[in-house]
Amino acid sequence: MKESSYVGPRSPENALFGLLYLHPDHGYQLYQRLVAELGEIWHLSQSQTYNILNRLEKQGFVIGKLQQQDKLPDRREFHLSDSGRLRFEEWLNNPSGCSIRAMRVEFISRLYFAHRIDSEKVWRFIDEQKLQLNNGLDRLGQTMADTPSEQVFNRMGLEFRIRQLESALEWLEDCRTAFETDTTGAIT
Amino acid sequence: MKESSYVGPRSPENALFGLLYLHPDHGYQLYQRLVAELGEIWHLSQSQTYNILNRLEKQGFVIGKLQQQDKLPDRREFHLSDSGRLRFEEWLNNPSGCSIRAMRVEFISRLYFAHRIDSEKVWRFIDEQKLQLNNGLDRLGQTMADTPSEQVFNRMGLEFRIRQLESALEWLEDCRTAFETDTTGAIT
DNA sequence: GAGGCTATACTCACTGAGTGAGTAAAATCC
DNA sequence: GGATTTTACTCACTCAGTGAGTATAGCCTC
Repeated sequence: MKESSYVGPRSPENALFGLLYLHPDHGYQLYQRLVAELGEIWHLSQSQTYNILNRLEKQGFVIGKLQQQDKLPDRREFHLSDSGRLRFEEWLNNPSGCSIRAMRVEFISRLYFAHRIDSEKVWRFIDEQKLQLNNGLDRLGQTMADTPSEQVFNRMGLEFRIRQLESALEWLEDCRTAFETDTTGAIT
Repeated sequence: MKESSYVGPRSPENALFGLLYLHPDHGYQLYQRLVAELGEIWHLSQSQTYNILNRLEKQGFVIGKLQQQDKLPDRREFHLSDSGRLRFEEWLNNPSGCSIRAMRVEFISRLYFAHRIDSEKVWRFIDEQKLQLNNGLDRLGQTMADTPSEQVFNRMGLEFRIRQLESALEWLEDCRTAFETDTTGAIT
């Protein structure tokens, strides 16, 4: 038996953590909420939702309680354990990676939860993410400079990433102003 | 025992298929080539390379032959089987998906192999990929139109993807002109 | 009121992605 | 001549994601 020092992407669990942070729920309903609220962002299947939930329970991040119902099937309501809540807050409060995928999926999710939990965080998240992207751009520029011109396609890949990150930065700007007009303007 | 009808992303195998298509090789060297040629595009580890190679052999897409060496460790040279070659050509000659990841990883790899195998294909690939992206944009626009304005964050995700795809389209244009000046200009 | 469909609620077995440690001998460097 | 690097590959693991299956209740239709 190994010690299991695996630290992978572990991304989709955070969506579930977040929804359970907002309020406890059972798998079926949780999946419905995920689709309704963040369905364009996370593309989980129902069975994957259950898979993750079961894993998180084994790992002690969520706790499930069986609820009997007279007519409908039994269900298990999950809520976050302390370690689960900690995990989520850790993920929530630290900037996402500077990949496009991280921006599209993780960052936007973090904005969603920030907006629901403590909307003041939104500004900090956006500004920190800008820094993150700028750092990423600097590193990519450096890598580009270190990549000899014979490696045409490696350079193409780098160029592509740089362009995409620049475009993401612009989007971040617009995102900020959108939130600004949203909060000064009207009903949230 | 199930029938195993799984069809997943199956992406990284195509990089290996391509390199083996160019010429047969053993795992160690293949990994070196991958890093040197497409290291900024595919981020495989050495062990993952071997993993995939072994799987592909079990599935009959590549064939390995043991080569004894007097001093250095034995190695196994792999070449594509007919089904492997078919698989690769299938992947190579059909447009990549219209996600950013597909553009960055799969499309650029396909350009790399096209450039090495039959450089005339490059033009077709670029033009077909433009179509692909435009179709994707249309679908996203439609989804956006179908997404009620309450779903703020779903809309944010869609908006982000649209912007990124538009930026990718611009890159495709520039990519085309870069290839044009490359071929009219000078030494390939 | 019988037959079919949809909603509720979840399980299970699988393939593939990706990690990280380990093995072992030759070559090379200091 | 001792330490490190290079060559060459294995193995056991965790997590991502799929797709089929289970079983009952409610609803709609003819």
